[in-house]
Amino acid sequence: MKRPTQADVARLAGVSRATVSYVINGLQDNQVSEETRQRVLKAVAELGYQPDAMAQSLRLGTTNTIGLLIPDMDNPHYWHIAKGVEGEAQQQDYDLLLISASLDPDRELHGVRALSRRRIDGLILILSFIDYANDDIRRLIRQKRPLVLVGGSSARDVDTVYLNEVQGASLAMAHLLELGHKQIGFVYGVAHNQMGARRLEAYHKAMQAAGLDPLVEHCGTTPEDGYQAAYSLLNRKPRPTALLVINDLLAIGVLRAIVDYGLSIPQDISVASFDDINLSLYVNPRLTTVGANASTLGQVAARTIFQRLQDPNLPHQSVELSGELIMRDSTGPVPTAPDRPQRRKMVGQ
Amino acid sequence: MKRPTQADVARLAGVSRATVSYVINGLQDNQVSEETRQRVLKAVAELGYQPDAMAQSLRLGTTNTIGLLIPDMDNPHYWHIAKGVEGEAQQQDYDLLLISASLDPDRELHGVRALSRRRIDGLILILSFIDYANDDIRRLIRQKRPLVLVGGSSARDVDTVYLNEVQGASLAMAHLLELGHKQIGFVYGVAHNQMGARRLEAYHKAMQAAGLDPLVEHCGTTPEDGYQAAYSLLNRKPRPTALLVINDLLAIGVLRAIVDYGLSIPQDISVASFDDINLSLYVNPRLTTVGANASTLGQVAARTIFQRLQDPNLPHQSVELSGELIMRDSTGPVPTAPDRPQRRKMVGQ
DNA sequence: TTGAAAGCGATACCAA
DNA sequence: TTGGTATCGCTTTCAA
Repeated sequence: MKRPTQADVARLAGVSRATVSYVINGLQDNQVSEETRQRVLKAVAELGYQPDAMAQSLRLGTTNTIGLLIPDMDNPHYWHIAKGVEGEAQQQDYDLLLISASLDPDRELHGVRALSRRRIDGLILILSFIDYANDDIRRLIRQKRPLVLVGGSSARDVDTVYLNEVQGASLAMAHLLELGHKQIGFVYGVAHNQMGARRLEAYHKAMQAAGLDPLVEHCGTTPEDGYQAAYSLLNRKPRPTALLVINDLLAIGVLRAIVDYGLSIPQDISVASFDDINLSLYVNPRLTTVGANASTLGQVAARTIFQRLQDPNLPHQSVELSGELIMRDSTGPVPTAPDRPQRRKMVGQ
Repeated sequence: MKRPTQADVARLAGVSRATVSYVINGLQDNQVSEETRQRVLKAVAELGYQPDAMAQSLRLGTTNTIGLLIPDMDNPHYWHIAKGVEGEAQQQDYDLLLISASLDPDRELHGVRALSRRRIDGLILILSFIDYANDDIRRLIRQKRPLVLVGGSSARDVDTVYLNEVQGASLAMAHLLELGHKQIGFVYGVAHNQMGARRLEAYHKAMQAAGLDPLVEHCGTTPEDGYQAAYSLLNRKPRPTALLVINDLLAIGVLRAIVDYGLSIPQDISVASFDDINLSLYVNPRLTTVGANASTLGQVAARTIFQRLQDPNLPHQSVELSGELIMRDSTGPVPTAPDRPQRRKMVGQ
C-alpha cells in the first residue's frame, strides 16, 4: 500500500539493493545473471516499483526538469512560448516546472527563488522586472547554473534570447506612418510601468521623428481593459486614425470597442499590435501585428539550455530574433473624412 | 562558485550543521542564542545559501509540488484549467509541474509515469485515453497518493471533478432544435477516436430522438482543420443550417470558413460549440458555447488535492460541474430560404 | 556475479 | 543552547 522502495524489491527477490539497481539501470554489459535478473524483474512488477526520482536526483545531482518562469498565464503569448519550451523538453525527456509571476514583481522574485532552490537542470526566465531579481540572477550566473534569459536583458555573461522590440515597434510605426496616419494612439496596457517600456519608447521615438504628438492611454492587461482604453481614445479630438496596441490580447478588446463605437476597421481606423498570437489570425478583421514566432522563441531558449547542459563551458550566446511585421486586415490607409458616430455600450458577458 | 551547502555555512559560521538547520527553520521558540543566530545568518548571506529543495524533499517526504497532466498545450481550454490550478497552488505556496500529453496516448501514459515517479504531493490528471494508463492509475490509488481525475472517470475510489458533457451537449442540441434546425452537422475534431466521445454520443442521441439524420465530419484538432471540415459540410446537400463543433478552438476555424464560403452567421447558418474559452467572446460573431468555467474547474481540482493533503482519510468526493449554455451571437433561427453562394479560398497565412 | 557501504544535502532526535 | 548522527532512497566503487 505504501510506495515500495528499492529495498522492498531487494527483499522480495532475495538479492541486495545494489543488484536491483543494476538490473533496473542495465549496467555495463549485464553483469547480472539472467536468472537473478528475472527474479528482480518479477519482484519489480509484483510490487509496481518505480525508482524514486527525488532520491535519484539527490544522488545523481540532476533532475531532468527545466524550470520556466513566465510573466502571466492569461496571455496566450506566453503559452506559445511555453509550448515551444515544453515541446523541446519533451523530446529530451525533460519535464517542465512552470511558474507564473502573475504580473507582480514580488511573485516574480518568488518564482526565481523557488526555481533556484530546486535542483533544476536549467532555468528559462522571462523577466518583466529586470532589476528586481537581480541579485538572485547574479548568483545563478556565479554558480554557473544553466540559465537563459528571455526577452529583456542583454547581459554578456549569460545566455539570452532576445526579441528586438525596438526594431519591431519601428516596423509597426513605419507601416502606420506610410499609410498616412498622423493621429496615432498607443494603448499601453501593462500591470506595472516597467513593463512594455521598450515598445512604448519606440512609439515615442517614432512619433517624435515624424514630428507628431504622442497620445498614450495607460490601462490594465485584459482585453476588457483594452476595450475601455480604446473607448477613451476614440473620444479624443481629433480622434486618432490609428491605434498601436501593446499586445494582441489587448488589441482584441480594442477591435471590439471600435466596432461597438460604430466605426469600421480599417476604413475608419487602423489597429496594429504585437506578439502575433495564434488567434490574431482568427479575429475579425485579422490583426496586423509584429512578432517573431513565439513558440520558436521557446524552442530556441530550450535548445540553448540543452546545449549548455551538454557543454557547460560554451561561450555565452545571445540570440536575437527580429520581429516581423505581419500585415493583415486591421490596417489601411488613413481615411479622408472622418465622421461622428453614435456611441454604444459593450455587450456580452 | 559551486552552490553552497548547509555544511559550508556551518563551517563558515563555526557551528554544526544542525545549528544551521535550526536557525533557518526557526525551530521551537528560538533555542538558538541570538549571537550564533546572527553569525549563521551572516554566513548564509555571505554565501548566498539556499537549502536544497531536493534534499529537503527526500528527508521530509514532501515536495511542495503538484503535478498537472493536460491533454494538449495548443488548446486554450486547458490553459484556463491550468491557470486555475496554478492560482490555487500559488496561494498554498506550491509549484506546478506541467506535462502535456500532446494528444497522444503513449505520451499520456508517459506523463502519468513521470509524475508518479516523482515524489509529487498531488496529481491532477486530465486523461483523454482513460483505460490506457489504467494500471498506473490503479497503482496510484492503491498507494493512496493524492490524486484528482478531471473530466472523464466516475470511479468511486478516487477524487474526481467531472464536467457533465452529456448534459452540456444536450443543452446545445436542445437550443439548436428549438431554433428550428433540422440539418445539424457535427464537427468532430479529435486526434483519436476515443476523445470527445461523450459529446459525439450526446449529439447522436439527440439527433435520433428528434428523428433526424446525423451528419458527422471527422477532422483534426486545429482551427485550420475545423476550417476544412466546415467547408466539407457546407458542400453537402442539403446544406446544414447549423453546426455543432467539438470545441471552441475548432469553432473559430469553422466561423472563418463560413464567412469565406460567403454565408453569414447566424442568418444563414448557426454555430455552437463547447468549452467557452475566453476568446469565444471576442471572435466575430461571439460564439454560442457550452461550458463550465474552466479555470474554476482547475481551482476545484487543486482544492480537492489540498483537502486530501490535509486529511488523507477524507471520503472520496466527486464534484460534478454542469455545463452552462452561453447563448451569444453565433446561433439563430433556421433560415427560411437558403441560397447558393460563391465558393472562396482561405486567405491569410 | 553479487554485496557492503559511502555519500548526495537536508532534518530532527537524543545527548551533552 | 549546541552538536553528533541516523535517516530519507538511490547509485556506484570496491571487495568478495
